Amino acid sequence: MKKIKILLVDDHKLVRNGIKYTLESGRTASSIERIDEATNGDEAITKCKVINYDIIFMDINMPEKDGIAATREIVRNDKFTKIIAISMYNEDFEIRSMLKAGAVGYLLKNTGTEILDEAIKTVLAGGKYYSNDVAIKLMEPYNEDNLTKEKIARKSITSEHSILTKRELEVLAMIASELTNEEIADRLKLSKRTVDSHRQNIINKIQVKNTAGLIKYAFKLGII
Amino acid sequence: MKKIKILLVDDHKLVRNGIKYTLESGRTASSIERIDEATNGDEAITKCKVINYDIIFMDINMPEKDGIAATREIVRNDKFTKIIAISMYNEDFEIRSMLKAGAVGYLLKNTGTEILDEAIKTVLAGGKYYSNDVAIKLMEPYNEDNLTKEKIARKSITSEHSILTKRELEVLAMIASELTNEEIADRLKLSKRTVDSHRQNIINKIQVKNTAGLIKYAFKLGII
DNA sequence: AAACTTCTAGGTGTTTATGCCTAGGTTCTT
DNA sequence: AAGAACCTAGGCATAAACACCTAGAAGTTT
Repeated sequence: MKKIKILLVDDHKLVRNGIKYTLESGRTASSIERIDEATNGDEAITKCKVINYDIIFMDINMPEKDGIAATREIVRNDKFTKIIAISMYNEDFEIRSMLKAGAVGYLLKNTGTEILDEAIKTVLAGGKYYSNDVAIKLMEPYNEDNLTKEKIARKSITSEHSILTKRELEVLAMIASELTNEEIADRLKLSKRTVDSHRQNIINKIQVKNTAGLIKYAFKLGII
Repeated sequence: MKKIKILLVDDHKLVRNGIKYTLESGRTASSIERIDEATNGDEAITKCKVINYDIIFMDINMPEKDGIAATREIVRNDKFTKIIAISMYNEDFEIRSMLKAGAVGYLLKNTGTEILDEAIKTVLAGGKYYSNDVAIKLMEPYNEDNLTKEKIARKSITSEHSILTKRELEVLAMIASELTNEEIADRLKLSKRTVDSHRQNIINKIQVKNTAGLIKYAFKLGII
């Protein structure tokens, strides 16, 4: 039986150690050939060029290159690597983004030995594995509180590509820095109205109501 | 030589395992009698009533009861327990709040074996231990960008007791839920103007500029 | 009793954000 | 060449937030 190679990607050493410890005390321990580590998406991509990992545990919120972009790139290069996302949060768009990027599993950070073993077994067999809570989230289509017909129409367009563009991310980061649209416009050498538009588009894309929602989203993206 | 008893408090199992793993592979390993775990502040307090821990590694952002409140209570009951805060973030008020609550150390979650050992040694000897980055943050008094004389005067009053009142926390939580002042007023059966006042007072107390700052603070308080 | 804090709420005005719309230019893909 | 996505930016209107102020009622502390 072939032994598996694992890569842990997370910017927090304690979390990497946590996964390592959890793996080493599990049933799968004896079938592990090696466990490597990377602290961000870029590093993960580089390591993947050298070694073909069987399983990658990938954090989503990281500096340099986030888990979503890294996953997309790694999967493009090697179809056989199974990537399992690991996140603090249990949020629709994070989950969907990671799965869309090519992840085959999604675990929350409060995971124990049994779950990890189970997840590994499942994805190696070609299946997909989600935490209980995550699975529930995926069941819900999405909340359609008080949407007018027009809004639903627009939503179906925008929610297709719910990931923000570079410019939008840039603006969002500056909003998170407590800058006003006008101040952002100054720094980016744009019209205030353009920043207005970006802000509005972000709000529509990620389906939040106001600045509060924007900042919470920014947190979940890890850009704060 | 007396062996030490350690309690790990964090809502994420992977993080607890991470600390455990890091401890067990360090120099201090042989002098550890036991390592217990708790998933939130309340549980930590309960466990402290049964066993007198020498060192507690305490996460700050947790459900049920956060690390700050838990630290305050534990230190009140047992002056000899050394509490080391562990956080994802490196933020002024979190750090100051924890130290004020009685913590004697502050580490970031990207900590390795050597640092952990060093921190344990230091606090057991009666000292205080901070991560490098944290120490730097503590050096900076606080940024006095563009404060008028009046603002400085007001600041010296408010920053004394920079912890929010119950009502203010309640309002802040609702702001974080993307409610407007008017909606909050409705739910709390108050005038919109009262909520206006609360919001303004919070902004002044915690020295932020707008909603973005409020939400970031709410995150750091762990009420999101 | 005096001082202080918190919660309440209003006056008044300015600044910012939000909503919905159109639209031209660019760049990349099909 | 056509289409799609993105970036740009403006019109127009309303809603919301922000700033600075006063002030009374209720409760707590000194």
